[in-house]
Amino acid sequence: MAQAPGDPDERDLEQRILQVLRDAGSPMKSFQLAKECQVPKKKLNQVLYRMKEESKVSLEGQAMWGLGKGRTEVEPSELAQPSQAERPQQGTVTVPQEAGSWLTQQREEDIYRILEAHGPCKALTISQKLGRKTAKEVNPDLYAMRRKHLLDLDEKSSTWAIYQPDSGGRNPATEIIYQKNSINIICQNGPNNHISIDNSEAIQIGHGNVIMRRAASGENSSMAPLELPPVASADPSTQSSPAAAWGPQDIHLEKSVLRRVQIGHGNKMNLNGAQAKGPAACNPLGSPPASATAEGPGASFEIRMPQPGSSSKEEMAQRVHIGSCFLEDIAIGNSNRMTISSETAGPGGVAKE
Amino acid sequence: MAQAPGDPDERDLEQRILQVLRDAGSPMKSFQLAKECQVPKKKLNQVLYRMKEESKVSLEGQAMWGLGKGRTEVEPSELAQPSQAERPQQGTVTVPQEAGSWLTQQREEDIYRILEAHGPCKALTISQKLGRKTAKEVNPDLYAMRRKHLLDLDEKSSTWAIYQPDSGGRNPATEIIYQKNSINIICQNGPNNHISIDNSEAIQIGHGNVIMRRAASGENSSMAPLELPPVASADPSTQSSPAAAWGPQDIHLEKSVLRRVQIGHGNKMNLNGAQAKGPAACNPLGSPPASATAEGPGASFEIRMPQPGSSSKEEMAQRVHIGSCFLEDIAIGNSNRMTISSETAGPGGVAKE
DNA sequence: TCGCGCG
DNA sequence: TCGCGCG
Repeated sequence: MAQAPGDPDERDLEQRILQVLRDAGSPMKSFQLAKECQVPKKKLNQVLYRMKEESKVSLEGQAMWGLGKGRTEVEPSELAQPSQAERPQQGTVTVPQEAGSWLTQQREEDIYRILEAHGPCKALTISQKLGRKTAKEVNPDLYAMRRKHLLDLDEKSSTWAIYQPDSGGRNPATEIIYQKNSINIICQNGPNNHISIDNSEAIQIGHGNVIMRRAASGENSSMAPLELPPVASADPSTQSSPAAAWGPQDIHLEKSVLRRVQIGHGNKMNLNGAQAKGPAACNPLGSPPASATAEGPGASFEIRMPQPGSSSKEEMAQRVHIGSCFLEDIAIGNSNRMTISSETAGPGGVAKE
Repeated sequence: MAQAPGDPDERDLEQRILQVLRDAGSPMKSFQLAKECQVPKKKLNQVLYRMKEESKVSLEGQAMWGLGKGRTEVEPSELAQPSQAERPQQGTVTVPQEAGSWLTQQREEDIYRILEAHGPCKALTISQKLGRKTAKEVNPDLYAMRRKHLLDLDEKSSTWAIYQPDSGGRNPATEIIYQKNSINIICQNGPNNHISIDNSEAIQIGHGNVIMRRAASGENSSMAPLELPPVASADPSTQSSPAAAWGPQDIHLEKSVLRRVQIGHGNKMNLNGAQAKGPAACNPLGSPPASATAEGPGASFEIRMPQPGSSSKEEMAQRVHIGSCFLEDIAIGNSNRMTISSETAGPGGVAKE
C-alpha cells in the first residue's frame, strides 16, 4: 500500500525532518526546515503533510511545524490506550495534548493586542512591532486568526484589523436605507430590516412617538418647530400603551452623531430651549458629520415593525447596537418620556424660558 | 515594462480568454476556461490574475471569472473622470461597477439560507441542496464567505455553519469583566453573559431602575449625589408597567459617547439645567476618554438577569455590551427613571439651589 | 479537499 | 504577498 512512504528518498527526508525538529527543540518554519534539509519547500511540504496525517509532526501555526504526538513509528492503536501516567518518556518535556498550541495562543494574543492598541495596520507593521522583520513571519498567524474570525483583512489595502462582527450586517443581503432629510417616515413591514442612520438630530424611531420641541432664542428656530403628532394613535391615556402590540426592535447605530433621539415605542420627548451647539460631536470617526448640525429640525423616522400576531411571544425583543457614536439625550425603548429643559445652552447664551 | 504581456503566447491566450468569456456571456469557472482555451490551469491562472490587475477580467467568486470593468485597454485615469452621465457607451449593457458581483451575491444568499434552514452541514450537502453534485462547486463561495466572516468552518468535521460572532469571545484570551468604580452591582444568572463597560458614569442597566441626579455646582459633591433607590419592585404605583410584557434586550455599545441616554422600556428622564462638560466627548475612538471618570460619582450597574422562577421564562434576558464608550447619565433597562437637575455644571459653577 | 495565481 | 501540501 501507499501506507509506507515507499520512496526511499522520502523515508530519508522524513528522518532528517524529525532529527532537525528534535535538535531544534521547538517548532520551526517550513522554510527553515527546507533549508536545513536541503530540499525544495514543495517536496518538504509533500512529506510534512503526509507525516502530519500520521501524527509524526504537527502543524502549529501556518507553515510552523513541530514534533507530533507520535514521536516514532507508533501504531495509532498503541497510542489509543494511554496506559498510565507514563507519557513523557521520550524527552520533549511535557506538552500534554496540543503540542505548540500554547505558543500559538501567545502569538495570537500578542497580535491581537497590537491591533487593539495601534488600530488597523499592515502585516509588516505588526511583524515589526513584534520584533520581527518581515510580514511573512506573521502572516500564518494572521490568516489563521482570520479563519477564526478574530481578525479581518481588508484586501484592498492589505490592512489587518480586529474583526468587529457588528460592523457588517449578518445577512449577506444587508439592505441599507440611507436617510438625510428633515422629516422622513419609513415604514418597514418585512423581517430582517436594517436601517442605518448617520448624523441625525431629534430622531424618533418606534411607534407613536412625539417630539415637542420649543427651540427658544438661538436662531429663531431656523427650521420650524417640528411637531410630530401622535402617529399610531398610540396614546390612549398617555401611558396605558399596550406594550403587547409592539414588535421587536433590532437597532444598529454606528459611526453616528445623534442628539435628542428616541428609539422605541410610544415615546415622548419635550425639548425646551434646546442646545444644538456642542463641539459638533468632535467627529467621532473620521468623516465629517458636519451636515447634521446645520440646526435643521432634524430627521424623524417612524418605523412600524411586523406586528404579526399582536401579542408578544418571543418577538418582543430589542436588539440594539451602538458603535462609534456620539449620542446626547437619547431614549431607546418603549413608553419612554424625555423632558429636557435647559437654559443657557451654549456659552454666553442666556435664554429665559 | 512588464506592463505588456510580452510573451506572444500570453497575448494570444489573453485574447482567447476574453473571447470565451464574451461568448459565454456569464462568468466561468477557471477549470472550464482552461478546457476551452486548452491550456493548463496554472498557465491560465497566471494570465488571469495578471489580467485581473489590469481590470480586463474580474474574479467573481473563487475560481470564477468574468469580464472586468475595463473591457479594453482603458487607462485608469480615463476612468477616473466620470465625465457626465455618459458612461455606458461600450456595450456590455450597463452594470455600473461590479460586474458579476450580483451573481456572487445570489449564490451567497442561497448558501446562507440553506445553512439557516438546515443547520451546519458539509459542503457536499450544501452543493446538493443547490442542485449541484460536488462540494467543489460550492467551496469557492464557502471559503469566500468565511473570509467575510459570514460562515465558519469546523475543520475537524469539515462542517460549515453560519458564523455566530457572539458565541465566542472576541478576545482570544477569553472573557474579561473589567470594573473599576465606586458602586458596582452586577448580577448575572443567565448563560453566555458578557458585559464590558468602559469609562462610565451614572449608569443603570436593568429594569425598573431610577437615577436621581442633582449635581450642584462644581466640586462640592464629587462623589455623593447619585442615589439608587429601590430597584426590584419597579415601583408599580407610578408605572404599573407590566414588566412581564417586556422582552429581552440585546444591547451593544461600543466606541461611543453617550450622554443622558435611556435604553429600555418605560423609562423616564428629567433633565433640568445644563449638562456636563463638553470636550470630554471628543475622540470616542482613539484613546479612551479617561477624563470622564475624573470627578464622576462613579458607575453603577444593576443587572437583572433571567429571573428563573418568577415571570417570563428565559426570555427576560438582557445582553449588554458597552465598550470604549463615554457614558454620562445613562439608563438602560425597563421602567427606569432619570432625573437630572444640574445647574451650571460647566466651569465657574454657580449653584442655584 | 482544492480556493492555488506563488516568482 | 505567500498560508500552498493540490494528485
